[in-house]
Amino acid sequence: MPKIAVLNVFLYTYVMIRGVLKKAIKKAVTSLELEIEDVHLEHPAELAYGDYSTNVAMTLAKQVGKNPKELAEEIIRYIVRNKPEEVEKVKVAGAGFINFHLSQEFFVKSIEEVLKQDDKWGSNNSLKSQKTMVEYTDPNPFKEFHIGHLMSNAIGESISRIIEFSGAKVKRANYQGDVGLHVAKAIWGFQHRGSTSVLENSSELGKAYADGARAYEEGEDVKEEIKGINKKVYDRNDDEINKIYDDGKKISLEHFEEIYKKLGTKFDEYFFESEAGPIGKKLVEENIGKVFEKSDGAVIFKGEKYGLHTRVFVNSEGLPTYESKDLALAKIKSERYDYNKSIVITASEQKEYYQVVLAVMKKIFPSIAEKTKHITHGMMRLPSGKMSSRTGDVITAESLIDEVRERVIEKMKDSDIDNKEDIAEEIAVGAIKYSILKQSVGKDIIFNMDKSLSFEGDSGPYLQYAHTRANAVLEKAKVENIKIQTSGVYIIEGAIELEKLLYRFPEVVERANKEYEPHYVTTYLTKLAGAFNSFYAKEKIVEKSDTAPYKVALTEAFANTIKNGLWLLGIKAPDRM
RNA sequence: GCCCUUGUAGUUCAAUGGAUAGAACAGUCCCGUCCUAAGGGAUUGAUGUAGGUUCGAUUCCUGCCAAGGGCACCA
Repeated sequence: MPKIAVLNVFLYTYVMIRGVLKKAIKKAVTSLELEIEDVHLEHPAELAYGDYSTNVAMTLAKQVGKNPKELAEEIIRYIVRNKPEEVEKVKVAGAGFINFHLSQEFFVKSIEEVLKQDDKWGSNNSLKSQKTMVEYTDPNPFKEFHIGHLMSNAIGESISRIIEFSGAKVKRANYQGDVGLHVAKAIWGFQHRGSTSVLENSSELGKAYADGARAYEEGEDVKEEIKGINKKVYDRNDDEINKIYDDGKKISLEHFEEIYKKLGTKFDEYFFESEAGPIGKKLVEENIGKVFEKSDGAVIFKGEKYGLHTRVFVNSEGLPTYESKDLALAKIKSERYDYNKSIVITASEQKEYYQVVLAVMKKIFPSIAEKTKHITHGMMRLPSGKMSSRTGDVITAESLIDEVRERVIEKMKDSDIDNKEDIAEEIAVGAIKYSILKQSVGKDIIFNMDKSLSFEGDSGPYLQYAHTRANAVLEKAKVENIKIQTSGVYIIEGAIELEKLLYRFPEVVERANKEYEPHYVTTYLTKLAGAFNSFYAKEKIVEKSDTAPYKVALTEAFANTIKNGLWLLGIKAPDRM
């Protein structure tokens, strides 16, 4: 992982090319005695339109009753008087856009910066000295770790890294449901399977849960029986149940750790519903009459008063529900880590539920509520519909990784690299994570084994492959003793797009951080890798020529950028594949 | 019924209110003496629907249609 250190100030002045342009535009506008709040700057879709573009002339034209193109010309005249050195030319285009073309010197200088900043390239300081806790993955012991958890993990891990790269200290948190009805269902199912020991294998647990869940729906007697088990788990007063419970929990958690290792997540803090339960119950009881009220033997929060749902916090059995546990969790978290911000990542089906929890939190712990941000991601669904561990209609994370890895190994059959198995797993996990992180966080993914996972084009392996190619070029340059050089200014036909994309990386990271959207990084990297692959196809990089040292420098800048970018996505960048 | 999401090529996804709506996969056609062809190049093809706001709408607003999610003792 790149070391996050305090970056020195001059690096920042570099990143601020955007700021330089905005300032120049604003100054020009002010000189014309016009006013503008925020200068909108964007990268035109077409490289031919330049590197940055602003629409100020069009937005201001109406105010002053001028033709936008003429106004743009006037603004440009002022900009040109004090033209920033990074700018080569400024032109009017289209309906009145002002397009900035940056100089070749700027691009060369930005390559130097990429190399100089090395593993810090792309990072920023916007969250300096902030402490953030990010909760994600949240699987439940006694249930399967399925591809929905994989989704939460991929997104949570990437958001954590993006936040870290923006200067914050991040604690990764995992909240696991080790008590509650689902556990009782699994225990009931286990007892009725005739299995003697949970320790034999953990796959029994998933099936046991499915059995219990089905029986719970089907018969009133079983329902009561399972509720009884639930109470016993909570009270810990039955030796047989305690044994199944303790072994089952242990096995589940060990299994989860294996998966986290494969996925590249290392949690700092673990929280359990069993610890949140009693605290939640107490919190609710202390606030009956103030926040909560009794209804049909349960303690509820009347969310309807606030346009939300009414929900049960302590059920009529006297047991705390998920709602009160989540409330307690917020308190426990804040006691364990003095954070400025707490981010909770769950599937979108919990969106309205969590709003109720937040509404309660606002009343009981207003300062915590203010620091809490709930991010919901879409659901991973199967072509057949919603995945359900109750019916056993699930794809486990492990089986998915295994299957994809087998396909990768098949593709690598002619390869002669040493640690094929490990690399295959890195590629498999990369492919899976990419398919999750390539789209915006809130959207559902209809998961189809054949269609969702690609090794070509818009895919994780495409990025990894581009990185290994660059790596191979650098190896060769080393062997042929070609030293990196950025002192001359060369126009390399096949490198223009690459040059024009590399310097944008820090902007992309900033935006991904601001909006909690890793897919900006994904999209950018894919475009960047495409530019590199074109460059690679058009230009011979390692050769005996004047431009070779610069082309090698470009290659290294690319390798460095994609390496840092893949890290942000939580995808490994193998040297060979 | 009420509330929340989402509707973009055949498919999976992009697009900060801007310029000719980008990619990838699939289809058709090229590229192998050369640093890894998991690659490069060319080509066919899309904004659910009806209005509104705006100099400009895939993006904002409203209606309709469609899909998904949520709505008291599950998590």
